[in-house]
Amino acid sequence: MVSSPLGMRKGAWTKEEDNLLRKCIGKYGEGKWNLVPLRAGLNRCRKSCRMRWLNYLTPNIKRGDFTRDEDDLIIRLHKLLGNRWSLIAGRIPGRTANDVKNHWNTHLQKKLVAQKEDTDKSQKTTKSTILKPRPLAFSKTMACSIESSAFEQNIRRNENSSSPKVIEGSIKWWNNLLDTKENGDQGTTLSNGLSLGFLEGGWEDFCHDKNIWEILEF
DNA sequence: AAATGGACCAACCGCCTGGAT
DNA sequence: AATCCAGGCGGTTGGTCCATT
Repeated sequence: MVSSPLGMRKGAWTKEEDNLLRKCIGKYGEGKWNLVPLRAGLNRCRKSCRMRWLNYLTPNIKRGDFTRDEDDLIIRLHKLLGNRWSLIAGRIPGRTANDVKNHWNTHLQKKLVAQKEDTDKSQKTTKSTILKPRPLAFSKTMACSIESSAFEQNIRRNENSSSPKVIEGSIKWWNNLLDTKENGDQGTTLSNGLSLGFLEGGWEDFCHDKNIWEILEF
């Protein structure tokens, strides 16, 4: 077992340490991580305790393989949010940010690369339209509505404070991102030309789900 | 049976943010 | 306004397992 310069334990957690941490969180609740090592009687740093709790000991954490639906959701959320793993994980019940990040790095990234290669091959014979959504930063004042048309109105309402080109780009980018009909309900096309399938309900359900707007911090 | 390499995942590290002082 | 500190996050590392040679 390795120790830090301050004499803190590092490396894999033992069952005894897990139990001590569980007891401590059970008694005092989450938070005040600086007090946890002392309260629990653990020779671990606050960050290590927090990480262990959030990624492993929290009740209802789902273990085992990711389902196809989960993969699909991660891919789409990653398209929306980028490497915001905590936000993505917040959308997938029972999965932690670390789980999602690891899964992305070890499985999904490869999967997408393989799919892209297939797509590139097929594109040599058939030409298809590629959407190129531009990454744009949304301000909190830009939108607060669930409906995408209302979203557009909200953008327009703020157009005095932004350049018209940026506004137009925002709307097109957003609409492209959310349009389930464009490809005949076959899914959406990523900027790299990769087509993605939809879960039941597609973007429609996804966009009408209130939580996504909370995630996006509108 | 031993060595090697790749895949996977738990854990660590460093940085950023926001609240308190 | 400046500083400090805890909490939180994403990138990276290192250990373990398993398949292959």
